[in-house]
Amino acid sequence: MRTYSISQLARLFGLSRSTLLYYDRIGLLCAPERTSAGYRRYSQAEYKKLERICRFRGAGLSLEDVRHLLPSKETSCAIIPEKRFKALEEQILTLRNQQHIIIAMLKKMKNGARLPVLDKEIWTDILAAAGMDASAMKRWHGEFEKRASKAHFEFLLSIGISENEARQIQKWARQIPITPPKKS
Amino acid sequence: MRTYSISQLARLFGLSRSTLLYYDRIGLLCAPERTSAGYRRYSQAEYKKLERICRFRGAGLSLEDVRHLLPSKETSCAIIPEKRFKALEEQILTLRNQQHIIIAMLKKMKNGARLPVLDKEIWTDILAAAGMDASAMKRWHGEFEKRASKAHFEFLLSIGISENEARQIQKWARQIPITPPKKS
DNA sequence: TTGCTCCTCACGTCACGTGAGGTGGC
DNA sequence: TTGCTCCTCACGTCACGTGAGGTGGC
Repeated sequence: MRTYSISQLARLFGLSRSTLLYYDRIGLLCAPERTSAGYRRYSQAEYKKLERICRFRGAGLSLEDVRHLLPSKETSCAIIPEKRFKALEEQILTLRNQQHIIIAMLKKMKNGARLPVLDKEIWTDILAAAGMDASAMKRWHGEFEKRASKAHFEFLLSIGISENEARQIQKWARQIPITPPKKS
Repeated sequence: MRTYSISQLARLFGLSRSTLLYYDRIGLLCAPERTSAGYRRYSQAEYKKLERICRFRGAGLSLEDVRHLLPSKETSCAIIPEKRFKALEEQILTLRNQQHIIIAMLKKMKNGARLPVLDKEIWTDILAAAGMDASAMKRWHGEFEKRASKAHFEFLLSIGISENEARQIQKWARQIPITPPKKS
């Protein structure tokens, strides 16, 4: 069976040595044995475990969450990832909002070094250029709202529409009649 | 001239008292005078300054960045907000990626508690239901790429397309002929 | 006297990063 | 002997939050 030194294992996963030292210290991933000189030796089991840890970390889960998820068979315990998913929704909205605050700031600083940003006008231009007319756009809002309401809301914010206005649009979109099945 | 105690000022801006204590300690926003009992007294000048601090913080700028921006006339120094803007781009992509990792995780945990997420299929369904056919969608990609390439890329990632595939689509979209001006 | 606000330390947070000072292995 | 890797503390980070222990003002 292959074994690994701490730096070898770190390199394999693109981590730093101090990360693994830290994981050892907090008891998340301990070296099962030491050489006579006290060097950590990791085995295949730790390799596999670290693989899972990295997957969870890649999803942005905290080490505490990872600790709870590790012993699970990965079939249950959907609640932690789901919570994280919702937290991600909110974080993304926050960051988007920050972007729009910056855009407003830069606009006032008149040297309008145009940031490459998608706004309402550009978006409707794009749809129009692709051949959508006003009624098609209306249907588009209606369908978007019906099939993915949250994503619709998020999209509206992302093109610089305020939360209030976005909620208005959603309300309006919910009253748009459903597209009749295609005549074929 | 109106003055404020530390808690009054904090409440006005939705901050905590300890935040203002901290700003005082690091020299970002100091109380210009104290009462005989040593209580901090803030004046209008600090109110105005805190207003700006909150605006910058609302854009997610670090206190170090805020410190540099404060003395500026707000007309120059666009570089710090621009850097922040780009950092926000990247952060949003990272978080989106984390969302898709979670979606993949939950799918494997077969109890597919459907997350409300916009993916490729739903998106094309929406466009189709709004009346777009394949050639209109092609034009849409072409226009999106031409007018807001970065946003196009980000959008593709947001509906679960991999970075590589997204870049392929962008390449392809760049070869789509420009929509002729509307016949009117 | 009783609450309320204020004060100043000092320590905790999260996931590591960065030395300092020292040892093992080829 | 020379580099390289490894070891164990201990302290720093960022923007506060949370007590503890004490004082001022109505």
